[in-house]
Amino acid sequence: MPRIPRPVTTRDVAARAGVSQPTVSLVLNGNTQARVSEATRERVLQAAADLGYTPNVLARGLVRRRSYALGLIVPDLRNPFFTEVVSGAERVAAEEGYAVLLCEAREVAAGRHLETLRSRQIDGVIVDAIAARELGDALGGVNVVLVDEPSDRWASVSSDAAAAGRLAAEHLLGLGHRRLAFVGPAYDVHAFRQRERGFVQALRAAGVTLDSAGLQRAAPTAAGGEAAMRALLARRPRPTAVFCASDLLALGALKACAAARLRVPADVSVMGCEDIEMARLVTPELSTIAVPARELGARAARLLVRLLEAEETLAPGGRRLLPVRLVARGSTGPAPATDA
Amino acid sequence: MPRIPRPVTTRDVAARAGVSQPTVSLVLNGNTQARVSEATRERVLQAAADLGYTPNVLARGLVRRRSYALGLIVPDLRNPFFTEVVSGAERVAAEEGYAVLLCEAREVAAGRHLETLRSRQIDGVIVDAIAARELGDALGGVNVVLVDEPSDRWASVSSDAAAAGRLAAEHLLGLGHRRLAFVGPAYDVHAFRQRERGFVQALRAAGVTLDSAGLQRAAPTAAGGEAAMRALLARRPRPTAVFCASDLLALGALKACAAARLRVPADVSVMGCEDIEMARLVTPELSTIAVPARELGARAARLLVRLLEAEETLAPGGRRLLPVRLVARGSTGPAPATDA
DNA sequence: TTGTAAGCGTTATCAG
DNA sequence: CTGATAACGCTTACAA
Repeated sequence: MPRIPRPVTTRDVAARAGVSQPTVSLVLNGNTQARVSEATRERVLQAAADLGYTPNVLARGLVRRRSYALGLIVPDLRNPFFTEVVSGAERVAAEEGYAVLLCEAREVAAGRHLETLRSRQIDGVIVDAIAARELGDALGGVNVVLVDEPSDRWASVSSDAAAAGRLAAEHLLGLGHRRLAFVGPAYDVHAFRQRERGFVQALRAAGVTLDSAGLQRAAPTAAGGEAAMRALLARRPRPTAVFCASDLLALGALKACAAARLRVPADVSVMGCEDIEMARLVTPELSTIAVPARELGARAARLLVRLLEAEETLAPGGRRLLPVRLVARGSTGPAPATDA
Repeated sequence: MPRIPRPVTTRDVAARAGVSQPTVSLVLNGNTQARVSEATRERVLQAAADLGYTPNVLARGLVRRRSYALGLIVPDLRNPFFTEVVSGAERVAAEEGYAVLLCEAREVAAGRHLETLRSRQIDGVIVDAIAARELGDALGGVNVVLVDEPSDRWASVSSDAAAAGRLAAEHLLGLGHRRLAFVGPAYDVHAFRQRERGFVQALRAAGVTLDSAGLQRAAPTAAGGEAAMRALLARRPRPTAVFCASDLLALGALKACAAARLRVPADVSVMGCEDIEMARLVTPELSTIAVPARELGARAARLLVRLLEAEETLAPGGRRLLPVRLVARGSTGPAPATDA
């Protein structure tokens, strides 16, 4: 591995082109178009190419007071939903010339991450709902876009979580189910609350009620979903259909069904929410409500960048909600004719 | 959202503490211990606390010629294996005071990413095997640690891929299988080649051979695995066990079996490699070879940081290979007694 | 023990 | 049109 040489600077380029250093800067930024003669322009560009000049974005950032870097705080990369958000945000950021500083608030606290992001002069930060909750007021003094967590203090990008719940309810009701249950994560974040509310309200509108035992809270993992489903399956009469507020929970629920030797969907229907890739990899394939995770990330980044460039301060709250849609697959079917 | 105020600098702190600006720097870095009196030290720290001083890492980087940032280039975040690598690397980096600039080389080319990383003066970069292949010589002039791609030019951290193949072979042979097949991604990267070689060699040692039709190449996705498995299932006699070089491929293979109404493992055994979380979420659970992805990422980051701090240049090639281990679950079973 | 001076690689504001 | 000159916020000699 070769020792790293001192990088070439605008000064080096200037020397080779026989111009002053600031002139190089002018040419290379090309911002004020015709301010430099074609001849020197050529010479500078040639010199830069010869030397293999690479601009030092950090130095630029120091004087411009902009780092052209975005922070991205997510609670847990193991959840494919967040991964998609990250992917979407990263793509847009890269296209717009921003770097993404990734922070996973799993083993290192979100607050500490925010601190290091601050010290790196990030221009703004994209924060997931769960991390946002943990951070609270600590977000002051940064440009923030929240994902799936509307707020009256900060800008945000959200999906139509209530519609997700409603669509799930309508799908299951349409299949003739009347004994329903819900499994949600034990997190108090907006998207999950809304998925639950949308579901419950749509049921109520159809004259179906959920008692408290039909509303299970679980750890936001497959294992959590499995445990919650086990509890539901122990009930008599057992529910004929279950809506899980996330696909990970639903996948766990499917496992619980398999363990209990119940056929899906013949004995129980199971629905998820999010439509992560994994939903199509299980058998039967998981019926779910598609939430545009990657698009959420992309929009969050776009919103942040756009307002950063406009030098506006970000207006808090509610842009348009991104639509969700029903994806009916194999894990839901008609309610069983006979009772359990 | 409040307008962002000008951040407080060492100069501000100095003014408030009634000392010179460099003194503040000395105190706050605490590098040369006793060079500053306890009294002023106190005053400075107090002033910094009062003002809520946050150091500007970028400015520090400019003079130290170090950005304390690492680049991380992965081919595709949708693959949970890479996500784990990212997670591990990010954790270690954060603990060591380094930021991670995440780059996904899916829609933006790896080369472009490397260019922007360069312009941000990253101290080093962690590159996955697939991205490394795409980059090739472009990696010159940066400190590099490759993941799962041994190289005589750059440092690397790898798992014992040959052992993975061997363990898979031994497991399946031990279950009595003699008609075996292999599905690998159509990538020419070291880890996958080795998984294949280890597998084939262990079979050969047991007197079992694979003809070319028993060696399928596929896109490195679940869909690819599904297609490859379909092809294998069309053969007569059909293989009784299939080893897929990645779990994603294996999950696709399971789908193909389900579609063909074959029972796993009664009719066919399927094995994966990597042990991503999803492997436990399908029914039957996927037998696989566990590869410590998170540990790979963590070690890559640790290696990079350690050598960066030692200001050594990174020695190329082979550190110890991280061990892999067999995880026998439900998707593999005894070879069927009757032939297909 | 502390302050002064210089410089990291840029950009921005001026005169020439 | 171009070249000095002064920042940006910090670290690191060196001088006081």
